[in-house]
Amino acid sequence: MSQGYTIGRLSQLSGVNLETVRYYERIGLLPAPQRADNGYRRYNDAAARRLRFIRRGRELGFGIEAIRTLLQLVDHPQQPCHEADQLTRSHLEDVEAKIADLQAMRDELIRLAGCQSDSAEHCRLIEALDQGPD
Amino acid sequence: MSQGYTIGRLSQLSGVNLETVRYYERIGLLPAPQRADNGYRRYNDAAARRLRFIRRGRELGFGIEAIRTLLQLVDHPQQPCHEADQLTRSHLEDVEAKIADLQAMRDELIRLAGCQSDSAEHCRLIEALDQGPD
DNA sequence: CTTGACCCCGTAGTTGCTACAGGGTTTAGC
DNA sequence: GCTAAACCCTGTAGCAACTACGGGGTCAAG
Repeated sequence: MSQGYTIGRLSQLSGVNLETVRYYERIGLLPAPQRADNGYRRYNDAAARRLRFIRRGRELGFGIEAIRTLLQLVDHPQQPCHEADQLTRSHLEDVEAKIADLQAMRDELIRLAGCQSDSAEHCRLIEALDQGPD
Repeated sequence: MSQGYTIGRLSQLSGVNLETVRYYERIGLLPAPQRADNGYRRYNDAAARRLRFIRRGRELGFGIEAIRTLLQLVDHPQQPCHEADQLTRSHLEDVEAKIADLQAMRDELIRLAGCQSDSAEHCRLIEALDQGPD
């Protein structure tokens, strides 16, 4: 057996689902690796690093296209990071908006939960949906 | 012109996108309405109420299947609302978990935003993704 | 009588995976 | 040497919940 990792091993090392690794390759996020004689993909440490980079970006909620941009910055480390910072700020705004939305949902759900009416007609939730505001 | 609303009017009244109305009909969430002689859909107030119900449910973050269940309770108002309350509580848990996830993202993004390095190599975000934890 | 705004249907695209189906290969144990 | 499990391959279809076509028919105003 030659050097490097199989896709399964890479999946373990990076914490990215094996099918997802192939998916990233298909969409051009992860470069296609070399192949062993039997056709199996052979990855090296650089690939593992890149994949962990992608995973961390996803965990921070960045979209695939944002990560593609960030990877280009990794590949051209001389460029200023203004673009990365723009992505971060704009994503931060999105995240904060989503938090606000969800908090409003949560408050409303708390208000509506715990109903024990024995007829749906007078259920707090059903009433709110049926005759609610707007 | 007979009575009732066209799909476009219903869309305005309910605040639901016109294409989405047809989609709800296709998946059986909104009953198929009567048709006028020209084949156009004709809605009544009951349909408008039902659609607003669906919209409010979606705004609270309920999934389509949950709303399907809630609509059945509307149609059988004698049943106790235990099931609705179960849906509410379980959905509330999901929402709270999502809020927690997003807050963790937000904190991290705030930490990483505002970088003004003139080389991506030393960009706070890029570094965090490249050499971060895990 | 034409122009624009509306309606119809069916299908494909979106995001980011995940899950097959239907194969081939390798490895560990006997 | 053989078999069974565990791995790998490709390509395609499914998920949620829409949204956006494409290619047509209809209707109301000027």
